[in-house]
Amino acid sequence: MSYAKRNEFEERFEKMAEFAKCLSHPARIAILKTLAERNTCICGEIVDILPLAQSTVSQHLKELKKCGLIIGEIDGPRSCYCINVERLREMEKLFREIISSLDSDMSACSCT
Amino acid sequence: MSYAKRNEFEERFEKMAEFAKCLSHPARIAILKTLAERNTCICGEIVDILPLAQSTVSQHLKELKKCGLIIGEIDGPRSCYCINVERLREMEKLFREIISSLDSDMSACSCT
DNA sequence: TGACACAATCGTGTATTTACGATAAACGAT
DNA sequence: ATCGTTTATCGTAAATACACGATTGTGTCA
Repeated sequence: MSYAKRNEFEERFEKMAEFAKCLSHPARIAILKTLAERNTCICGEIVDILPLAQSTVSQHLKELKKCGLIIGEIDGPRSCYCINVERLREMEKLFREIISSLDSDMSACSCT
Repeated sequence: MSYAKRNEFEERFEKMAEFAKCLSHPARIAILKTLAERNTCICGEIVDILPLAQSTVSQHLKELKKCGLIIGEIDGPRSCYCINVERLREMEKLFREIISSLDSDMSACSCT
């Protein structure tokens, strides 16, 4: 964004928003699911499974890697990906914390 | 998108991605937090709190409303928003389910 | 070394998102 | 009826996101 005002939110919110953005495309969730199912960390197989071109899948993998949810290893001519468990748990924790803090803040809402 | 291939993902993933997209901006998380804190469902106050223009906040509110996480009531000249608790719980449940299904699928990853 | 397979990156086009100011609409109060 | 307040919407500009094909790079194997 070219606008000035951003980056002025609570850090936790920024962080959560980043994770959320990473999950904001079904292909990326499908990739995570696939990686979780096969503890063998496949890669090109993902292209076969998803209804997307190879280059597009590669882009999604890159984003998942950028936000740390997956790890990529180069194994010969092929790339091997797997889930970054610690990072996943971090995300899980952050989501749980923030959502449950919403819950505990809420009492009866006067609108409904 | 003008491309054909989308909408071919598991429905749960589509749904989760939608929620995630909704949370993919810190301003929207901040709005949810604010609404949760004040069970009085303010509105213009949000504009004062967030470092964003009124029209921008209105846009974010619209998106939150679109995905069902908040409810808006018109109260005279001002609008009154509050969290849609059921929907929030629905999201919470979906996230928990999908993430924990990742957890249970995973065993030791051969990459790490 | 050359050919093949796989995956990353480049280039490109289009849609969406994010932001803002300006304007319009809705209502209460004077 | 008019004015002021509040909020939604419009118009616009710039940045991102998403998709693809084409190309490049890397490594294996013949």
